[in-house]
Amino acid sequence: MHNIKNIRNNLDEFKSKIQSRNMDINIEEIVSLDKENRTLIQKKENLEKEKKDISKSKDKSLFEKSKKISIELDSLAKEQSLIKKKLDKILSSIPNIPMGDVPIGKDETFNKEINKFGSIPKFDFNARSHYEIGEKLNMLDFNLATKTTGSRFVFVKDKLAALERAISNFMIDVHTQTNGYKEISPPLMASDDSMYGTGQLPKFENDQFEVKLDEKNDRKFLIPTAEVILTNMARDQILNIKDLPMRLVAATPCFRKEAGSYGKDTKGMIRQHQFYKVELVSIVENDKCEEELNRMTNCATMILDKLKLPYRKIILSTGDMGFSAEKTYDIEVWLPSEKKYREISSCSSCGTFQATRMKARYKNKSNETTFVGTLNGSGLAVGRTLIAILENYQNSDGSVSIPDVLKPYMNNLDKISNN
RNA sequence: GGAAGGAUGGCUGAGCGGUUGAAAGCACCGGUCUUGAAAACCGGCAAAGGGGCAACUCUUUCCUGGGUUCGAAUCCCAGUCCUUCCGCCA
Repeated sequence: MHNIKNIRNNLDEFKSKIQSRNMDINIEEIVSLDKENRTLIQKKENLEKEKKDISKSKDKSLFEKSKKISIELDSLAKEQSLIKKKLDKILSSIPNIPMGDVPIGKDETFNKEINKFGSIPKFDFNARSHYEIGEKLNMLDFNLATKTTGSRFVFVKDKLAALERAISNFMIDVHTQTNGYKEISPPLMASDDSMYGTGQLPKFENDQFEVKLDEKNDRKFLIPTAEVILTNMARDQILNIKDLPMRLVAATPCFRKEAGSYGKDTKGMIRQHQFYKVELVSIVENDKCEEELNRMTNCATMILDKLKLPYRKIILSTGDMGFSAEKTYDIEVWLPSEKKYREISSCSSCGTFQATRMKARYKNKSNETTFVGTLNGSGLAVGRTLIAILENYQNSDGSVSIPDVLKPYMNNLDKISNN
């Protein structure tokens, strides 16, 4: 959510920054709504003052007048709130302003690679895809999921299910024991307000799974990422500066409709309606976002380093960033079957954008109440990590070796094979 | 699902029709004292919004939404959430 005052003072700059995000805004409408709103507020406040004075005076001769003012005030207040709602609706649909060093471009082709790490494995046989490997092992079953549930779901079975769990536990342990995150096991559903706070609503309602709790209008949403629920822990709060930074980690299932991605990644478990993800969230002093983003990105890549998986780090362009982000680094892991890098983590700073929406504040060094900075990143997507391990650690006989750091989590098993 | 109680500032907690934006304590910030710290003492300290270059000033807000009244944190109605007891249950 943008502060209308800031927009007012930097009209042209605001407009061009938003345009760089593939969005054309009607700045004139915003300006005129804002002006109208303020005029009405002034009128309203004058009447309120008059009314207040009368009631303070306790002068009975003025009581009739006060009644009349109430009536006038009533319609004025309705008019003003209507205008304000209209303005808020527009403002809440405008994405965050990118930071200065974010590459400008309309889509992902403008993303910039920053660097590559790890060595790409060389196979003396044709590298199989994760779903070929998994199905051959009888440990990934897409057909069964189609039967019980539908497309874009999967059964993970046997040793692969254990591996999935091991990955999750390993990541959580690294983040809690060496990276200073506090583990949270949160609700997997979020309220309207929470979804609005992190930016999923109102604009992206179609991507969310809605859950009806009763016949009335009480609804919840399955979380598309733990970011929603972890970040909203700070909603409607004024935090003490001593409590910052707040670093949280959770391993949760995530649910996404993936509307608009028909035909994309239909094979395999790259893109599912449900997947596990280990999520990192930081709530920080708002001038420490950039520093924290770098730290968080390193926490994510640390996992890939430990798993010895090859990856690269890229910075997303203005056109490819998420709605709430001001700067995003994606971490992409190498997939031998596709011979390319695929996203396995996305770390974003949202600045004060989400905090403004959810009124998450703290008292800064000068004792002023101000919005916190919020950041979120995957550390990492568990399903895709599983994929990366299957493909990068595959052997010619169809078995899959287990990365050293995961062996303690797998009863010291060396590799997963058919027998 | 039945029965009762509750929701007030960052926190605890008074107020229960009229300068109450709200006592008190804690926390926090500034100062005195101290070699330094603590303690003690003094002072400050809600948020959002409007107007003003500024000093400053005005409005709104005591869970939410209605209502009564010249005037509501305080009275009435509806809703949400929480706590305790009973029932049911992973």
